[in-house]
Amino acid sequence: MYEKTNHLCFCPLEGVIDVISKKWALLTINALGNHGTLRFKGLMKELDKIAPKSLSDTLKELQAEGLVRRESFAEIPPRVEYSLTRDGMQLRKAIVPLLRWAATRER
Amino acid sequence: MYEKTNHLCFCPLEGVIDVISKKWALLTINALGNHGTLRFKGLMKELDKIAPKSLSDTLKELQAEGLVRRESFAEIPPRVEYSLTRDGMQLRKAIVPLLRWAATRER
DNA sequence: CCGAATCCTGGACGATACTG
DNA sequence: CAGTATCGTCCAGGATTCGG
Repeated sequence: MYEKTNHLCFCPLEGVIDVISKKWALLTINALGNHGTLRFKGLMKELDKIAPKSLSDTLKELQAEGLVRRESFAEIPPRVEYSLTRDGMQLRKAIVPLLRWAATRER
Repeated sequence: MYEKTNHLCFCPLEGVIDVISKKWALLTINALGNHGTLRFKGLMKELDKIAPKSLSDTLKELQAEGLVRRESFAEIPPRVEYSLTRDGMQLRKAIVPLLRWAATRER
């Protein structure tokens, strides 16, 4: 159906689009990629004025997709750390060109 | 605010996110990149079961962003051709790694 | 016949308050 | 500190219909 010369079959994108097209997904991935590990509050700071619920939702979806790992420590006060999985890091690498392109757009 | 070593400041993304996070934007960019020039109906075929309105909206936004060029010919029957601008082509290049990553996800 | 406008609904997103 | 509960808003996106 699709030629396979220089063309990219985007069929597999179907499922992934729904992930990366979420408003905060790429930002979150990038933030975690930059810092390696972040706590909930840390992410709140990085993602300017994101609502707790939005962050919570985003993290849950990214976990479900196997892109983000969550580690919670049974301490007082509680501590939860988020980081990228191997898949997540690959995605992060894949979006670097996109980030660079965006950075040069000046808009 | 952000270190500039290996980190990527995602501030510029703000505006761009709104573009690429539209469900069909990247697919459309990619389809046009693959074919060079496509008509409305051609895009409809490429983008599996997209609603006409969704495509219309997407194309308008991409035009407004200067990523897609629209040429209409005063013929009978009417013909309208869409293609990528130079900016659009650069974006297309920037998302290739993302598409490849998506393609390997098998999900 | 091809391209686009209208109408409507679901879900993403946000604000705030609250709990373990 | 790390979220959840709840409510409300808004718009992307799908089905249908219109215009040239």
